[in-house]
Amino acid sequence: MTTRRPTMDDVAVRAGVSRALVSLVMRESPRVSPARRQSVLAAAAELGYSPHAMARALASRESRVLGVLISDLHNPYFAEIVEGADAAAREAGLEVILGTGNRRAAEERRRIETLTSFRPAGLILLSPVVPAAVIEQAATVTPVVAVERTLDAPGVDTVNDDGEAGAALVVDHLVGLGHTRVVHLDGGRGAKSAIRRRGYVAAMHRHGLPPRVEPSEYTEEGGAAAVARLLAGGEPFTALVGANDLNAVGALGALEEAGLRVPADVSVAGYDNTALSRLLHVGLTTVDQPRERMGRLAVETLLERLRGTRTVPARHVLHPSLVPRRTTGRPPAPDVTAGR
Amino acid sequence: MTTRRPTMDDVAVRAGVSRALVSLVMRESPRVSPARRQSVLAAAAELGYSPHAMARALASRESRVLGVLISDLHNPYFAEIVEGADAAAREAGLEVILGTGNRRAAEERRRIETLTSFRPAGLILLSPVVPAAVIEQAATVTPVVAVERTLDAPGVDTVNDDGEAGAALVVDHLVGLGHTRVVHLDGGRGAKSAIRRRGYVAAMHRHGLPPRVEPSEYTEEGGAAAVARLLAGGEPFTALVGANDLNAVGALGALEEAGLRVPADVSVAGYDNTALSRLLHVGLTTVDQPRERMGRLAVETLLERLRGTRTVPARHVLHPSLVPRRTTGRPPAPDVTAGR
DNA sequence: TTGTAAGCGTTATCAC
DNA sequence: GTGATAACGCTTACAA
Repeated sequence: MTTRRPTMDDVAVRAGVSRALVSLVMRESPRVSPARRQSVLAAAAELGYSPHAMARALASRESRVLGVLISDLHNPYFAEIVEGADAAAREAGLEVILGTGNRRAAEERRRIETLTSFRPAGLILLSPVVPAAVIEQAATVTPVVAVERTLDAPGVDTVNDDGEAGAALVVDHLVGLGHTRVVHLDGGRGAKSAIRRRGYVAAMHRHGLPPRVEPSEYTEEGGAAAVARLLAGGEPFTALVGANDLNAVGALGALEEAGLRVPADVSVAGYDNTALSRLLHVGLTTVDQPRERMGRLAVETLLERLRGTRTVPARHVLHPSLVPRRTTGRPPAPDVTAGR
Repeated sequence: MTTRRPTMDDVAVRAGVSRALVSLVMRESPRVSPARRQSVLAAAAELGYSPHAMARALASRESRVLGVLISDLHNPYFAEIVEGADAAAREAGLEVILGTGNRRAAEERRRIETLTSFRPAGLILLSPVVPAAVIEQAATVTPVVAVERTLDAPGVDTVNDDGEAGAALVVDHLVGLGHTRVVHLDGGRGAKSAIRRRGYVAAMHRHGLPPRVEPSEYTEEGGAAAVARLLAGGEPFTALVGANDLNAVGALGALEEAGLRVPADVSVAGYDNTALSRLLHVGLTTVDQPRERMGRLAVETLLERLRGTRTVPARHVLHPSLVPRRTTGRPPAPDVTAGR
């Protein structure tokens, strides 16, 4: 079945031309006579020839491939970033190859090596978990753009969403609805959680309201547990800012179980605008990052490096937007404690 | 930043040996003196040398890479299959590179070409949407295993889960609980839907019960709409077999909205055991496919072809298992219509 | 417009 | 053990 594949020489012989001419035809050079072009194409078709990407890269000493590392295939979050990157890459004539390390540093490191061993034109790392040193190392070999990971390495460009602004968006939304007792469920050791917490705290201060952070996790269980603790503590609150959508859904479940209505009694917001938040019977108010644009931007940033248009590190920060749905509304009663 | 990368020659010069020796060291050949090996390794480290995968593949005329096409990055379903394939590939000394076509035939076709242009040792296609001819064509060039896609091409191996058995599992479970009025929400044009429907119908017949298929879709909205129609029709039913988890969740929502309790009034089951079904406040009874094993099996199947151990097409069919959760239970009242 | 020949960075086959 | 030298399949000046 898998016999020897035809090479350019085979095509050349069959078409009765030189290999160089076949090469020109394959690369769609305009300076080939239509007649020759036809016969070469015909010969190629008959033989089932298709160019050998590796040999091509080797000979031309330039790569047409873009390596993209997805930290976690389980997270559909990255799919849209890849789509954006994919589209931009195609427009630039680059082919994307993907790798994944399942959010494990050792595997991810191996994948980065695999990807770079193909001598790609560049590397885009989506939310990588490897130490900064590994990324910097890769950057000495090929342009690297880190997406959704802050990094101050001078050789590495970054594209991030503004998690601080996103958290503020939620707080503003809730305060605008009349809430004053807004609790933030913290994401713990997650990379983004510190930033989101900071945004929450700053926004609360800006509104002259006391911030209240309850430790939690980026999981459903974490959200549920945090709400259980809050309820047990007897502390009053009318709105919850979840660490992410999953966490917020956990909170939702715990509130329901406690007999509280959302948003009549308590408003809940998430973060990430995942498919989960969009579910009809969830309808979670959340924050959306411009994911596709982030993917495109990552490629564009890479191209600038490739073209030498820019040599200083790029630090792109994109603005998220609020997606109001059904889990947020006015607080249950006029809150007279405000301003005290 | 991106200066010329050191080559084997550079390392050889620095270590004061021939290029061939460096090659041997890089490939961990045992017939190199420890002293030489050390100096070569040292030189390589100092230079930051790492082998050029493409040149290597070209020269050795054998590929160490395995191309994996993921039809849809949005679907975490594939993540586990990839993990299984990944692990098996690593054990076999293969590197995995991924491609995705976003479930669009044209893109997918391009990706298959990209992947094959790297002359991989083999190709694994996860639920591909391209026409069979494209897959068969690829198979003339490199061994191909199609996963989650039935195909009778002699050159292509397949790995599938037994959707018929899976649907039967659900029916058996429900009938075992005492249900007799079990309705199947059909997945429409989805590849797997015909098989699941067949399994449902066969199982119902086996139990001497009348099958009832309501057209629907692999979406939440589809599930909700189907239930709305069913309810409006006034037809009695006590259990619903969803086309997939998303569809079942839609059904869940519509039932709740109609004031029906799950599973007290109606039992609902899904299919796929997605993260969604595992959510605490969903707790959907569903069917799980051995995804990781499917990934491993795909690689093993490929290896058989590579080693020439097998030349006839493999048709692996794996058995799914039932995951009972909270959305299924006994029917509301002893159903006296049974056996009539 | 087409052909010739010299690489590209490896591996592999031999002699030494 | 070690080191020339010829592939591998292609691109790319440079000639013709």
